[in-house]
Amino acid sequence: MDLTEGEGEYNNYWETRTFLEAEVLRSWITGEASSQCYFSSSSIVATSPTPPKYLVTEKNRREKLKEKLYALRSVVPNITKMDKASIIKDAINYIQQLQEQEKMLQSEISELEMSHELADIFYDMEQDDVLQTSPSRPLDPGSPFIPSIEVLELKVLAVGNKNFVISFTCNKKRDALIKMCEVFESLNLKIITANIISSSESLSHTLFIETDELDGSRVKEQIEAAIAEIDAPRNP
Amino acid sequence: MDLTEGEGEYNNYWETRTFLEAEVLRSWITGEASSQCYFSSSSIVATSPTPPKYLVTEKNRREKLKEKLYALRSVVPNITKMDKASIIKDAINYIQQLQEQEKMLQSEISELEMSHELADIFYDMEQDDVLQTSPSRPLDPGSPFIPSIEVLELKVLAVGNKNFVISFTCNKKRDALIKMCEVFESLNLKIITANIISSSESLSHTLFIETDELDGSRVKEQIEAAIAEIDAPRNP
DNA sequence: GTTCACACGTGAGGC
DNA sequence: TGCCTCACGTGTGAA
Repeated sequence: MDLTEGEGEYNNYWETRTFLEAEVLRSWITGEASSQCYFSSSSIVATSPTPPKYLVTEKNRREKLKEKLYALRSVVPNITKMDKASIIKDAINYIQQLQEQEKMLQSEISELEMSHELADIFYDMEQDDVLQTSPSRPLDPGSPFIPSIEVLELKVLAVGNKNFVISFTCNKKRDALIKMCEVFESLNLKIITANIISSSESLSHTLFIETDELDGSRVKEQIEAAIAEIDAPRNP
Repeated sequence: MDLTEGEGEYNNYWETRTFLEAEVLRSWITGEASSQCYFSSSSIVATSPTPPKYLVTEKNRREKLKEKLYALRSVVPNITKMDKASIIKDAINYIQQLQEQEKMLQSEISELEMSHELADIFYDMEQDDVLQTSPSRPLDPGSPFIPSIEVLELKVLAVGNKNFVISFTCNKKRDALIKMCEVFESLNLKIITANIISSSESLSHTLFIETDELDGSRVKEQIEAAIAEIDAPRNP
């Protein structure tokens, strides 16, 4: 985009700028400065300080469109070039990216609330003694969804020789903690506290566990090995 | 936007259109047709069929930008006017709308997966005898979230005189089924089967229940009255 | 006849 | 130098 916009240059060439609400048509080219031929209604050689209306209108229209383009650029992040065409191109890419992301988020939401509802059903059916589970229930509690659990970070910190602080981050949420509990069950551990921080993309778990064994370093290795196997496909 | 683009009119005025890859600069204005003065390098009165390069370049640039605008318009739904400025304005509004929607979806997802994880924790802690709940757990299972449940559609169909098919649609998901189970508990009903269909905006529930009472029509009225009270604010 | 939106030709300035 | 982008003035057709 032109930075000077060619406005400031002709600013000295005219005298009266008090028409309209100012800011409009700051550049009125005199007859000597322009090589184009302009026919004024009053004189042939135009040195009149009042430009015709259509020039004002056209300039307003151009300014309006330019302002709209700036506004478009302001709502689009990651703009590479200030080009008019580049602004529109980046806006198109950004819109398509937003649309895809919205579609992904919607599918994720539907999946989440579906599994959520299923969990509610099972929980209610098992908790409430008035309700009873039906033998003809067409749902399989074992594997309604097969999510891909991916452990991104893992830290196992020994506190003393009986307690451990385990912090790890995973991208998918369902069954991740169940797997963890299976690990702790197999290692004969007890959960003291469990904390979860949910960010947009991942879940950060922090667990404080206790063991009966005395050899702390061996338990730590066992925990790391067991959690590292969460990424592997399930074997029911 | 101009529909004719002023291209087809001057098509008959020139002879050679075999430069570049065609499609470019179909309108070359001859000296008689245009009122503007054009100085060619060869002659004063320009009837030469070959326009200078900068004209071709400028026209290509304008066409490129116009094409970009069309592309922008194509990815934006609900375009009201074909104006250049209106296209950009609608694009800006659409982008802002998408951004807000994405933020809402993300917060909804985080809330969903947070409550999901909490449910998993409680479920696991209660189920697994190896793990034990901690007395210092800082979480309140009673009311972690207060969603607004809204029942959109409700149908209660009597099948025989002991069974009923209940189908209803609600917008928010958490605790909706729990409320339903409370209703069934208060009415001394049994869930035979439960089915949920999750769409983007709502959840459609279909339940098959059984009652011990003999007066079917009275039970139907009780069910309808109880479900209709789900919309009311909770009274714990 | 007036307004509006557009495409065009053209000169200026930046790389 | 040439190429690219821009703003400007102007003519034109449609509402």
